[in-house]
Formats: sequence, C-alpha cells, structure tokens
Amino acid sequence: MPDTAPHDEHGEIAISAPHRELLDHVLDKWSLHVLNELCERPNRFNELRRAIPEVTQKSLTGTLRRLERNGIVERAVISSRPVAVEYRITPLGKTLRHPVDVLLEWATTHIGDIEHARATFDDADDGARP
Amino acid sequence: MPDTAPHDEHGEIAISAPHRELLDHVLDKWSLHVLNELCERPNRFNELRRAIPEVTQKSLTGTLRRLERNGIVERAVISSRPVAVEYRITPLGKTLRHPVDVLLEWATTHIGDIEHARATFDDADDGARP
DNA sequence: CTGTATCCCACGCGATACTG
DNA sequence: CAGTATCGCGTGGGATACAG
Repeated sequence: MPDTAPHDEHGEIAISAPHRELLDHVLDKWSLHVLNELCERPNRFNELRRAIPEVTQKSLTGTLRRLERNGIVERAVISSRPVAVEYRITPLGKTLRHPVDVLLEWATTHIGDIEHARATFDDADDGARP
Repeated sequence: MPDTAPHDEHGEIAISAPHRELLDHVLDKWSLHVLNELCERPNRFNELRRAIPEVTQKSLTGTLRRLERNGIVERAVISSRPVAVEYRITPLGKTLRHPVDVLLEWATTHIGDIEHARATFDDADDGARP
C-alpha cells in the first residue's frame, strides 16, 4: 500500500516493527496502535479489533502476547458468560509512552524534510540512468 | 561504545528494523550503529565496517543508501587515488539523535523490568505445560 | 577501497479455517 | 467471544563472488 504514507487513517503514525535486537523484541507492527488504545482505557479483544480494523486476529493475538510477555500490558480473564478478557496497560507500559511520543513527534516534525530528501535523491537517480 | 546502552547478547544496541510504516522506512537493523559512529566524526566505508564488525558489506551499503536517501547522512566522494568515500551525518540526521537517545535511555532503564517480566511469563508458561 | 550481483533462508504477517 | 492451526508470500539480510 502506502509508501510515502506516514499516517494511518486516524492521523496516527507508526514506528518500528519486527526482527531481532532490543526494541524489536518489544514492539512489532501493531504495538503502537494497541498501546494508544490501551492508554486511554482497558479494552477487550474484539474492542481492539474494532478500534484497529486493519489488524488480523493472528497479528493482534501475537502483538498482545508479545506485549504481555514484556510486561507492557496485562491480560485479565473475567470469568463470566461467555468468557471475557480485558487488556490493560501496565505501569511499565506507561513509561514507554513518552519515549515513543518523542520519536513520533520527531517523525511528524521532519516527515517533510524526509520526503523532500527522498524526492531529491530519487530524481538524481533517475537523471543519472535514463 | 560511547552510549547509554541496552544490549542484546553481544553487548550491542539497536532498535527498529524493517518492514512498512514510517520509521521503518528510515531506520533498519544497523542504522543506529552507523549513526552513533557518524555522530562522532565522518567515516569512510571501511572505517564503518571496522567499527561495526558484525555488519556485512551488503547490509552496510543498504543502510547507508537508505540513510542517504532519507537525508540522514551525506555521501562525499573524494576523487583521490584510489577513490575514497566519506559519510557524514546531516543536520537532519542530528535531530534524530535526541529522540533515539530517549528511546535507548528508556530501554536501558527498563531492560531489567522487561527481562523480569519475560522470565515470569515464560515460567508461568513452563509450569502450565510440563 | 568501494561497492554490485546472486543465491538462499528465516521470519513477520496476512488469509483462511477451525475450536472451547 | 477469544482465541489456535496451517499455509504461503514478501522482504530483510547473511554468505559469497566479482568489479571499477
């Protein structure tokens, strides 16, 4: 889909993704969306799906497991009929918010510069090999 | 390594990596290592290789191209014999430093919490399926 | 010295189907 | 409702070889 598109449809931005190395072990493609939701209030599984329509079940499950394993979110099973599950952000998770926001803010501030740099670079490239 | 640094198994640092979404288009597996080097002084290609022994030629080239395309680093060809190339960080690149440091600092501060959370999570998992 | 060209594999993620 | 199971694909990136 979008290549030069830093925003999702809610005007949000995303960072980071998979693979090895430190924060890669903490964050994945959908982590920030989930974090954004859970920072505002606890959410049930399908609430999250509704809030982030593009995510698949599998990916959401994976994201939540990863965040849970890293102590960023909490999973609370509510024994009702039928079973309900509630996800909440932990204190540790809250401390992640600021660093991430700083990064996101940088991205927002400089996305124009970056796109300009890309255009310039790509143009030079085209001009060089017709 | 002049850094406040969370480590992987080899004592190194890193965030972010590949795939789609904004910063993924800016940073890859080795970007931070390169940035750290270039923040201190301009570097030649093989200087960077020596400074970051684990990176392959291909990956370093790719990282540098990506950072160059995004206006984070500059590539200066020095017409000498044999050809020399110098990489320097740009003003835009310097603005990336702070946000990244904030993230790295978070990671450093909370890596213990994360590891503890993981151990707890994994233990519960093991206990559940013997 | 500074790259480019291939080959190849691992893994993140989506699509789809099934379950308690 | 809240997942798990399977499959296949795209892509990052390591290894290796070659080139200006």
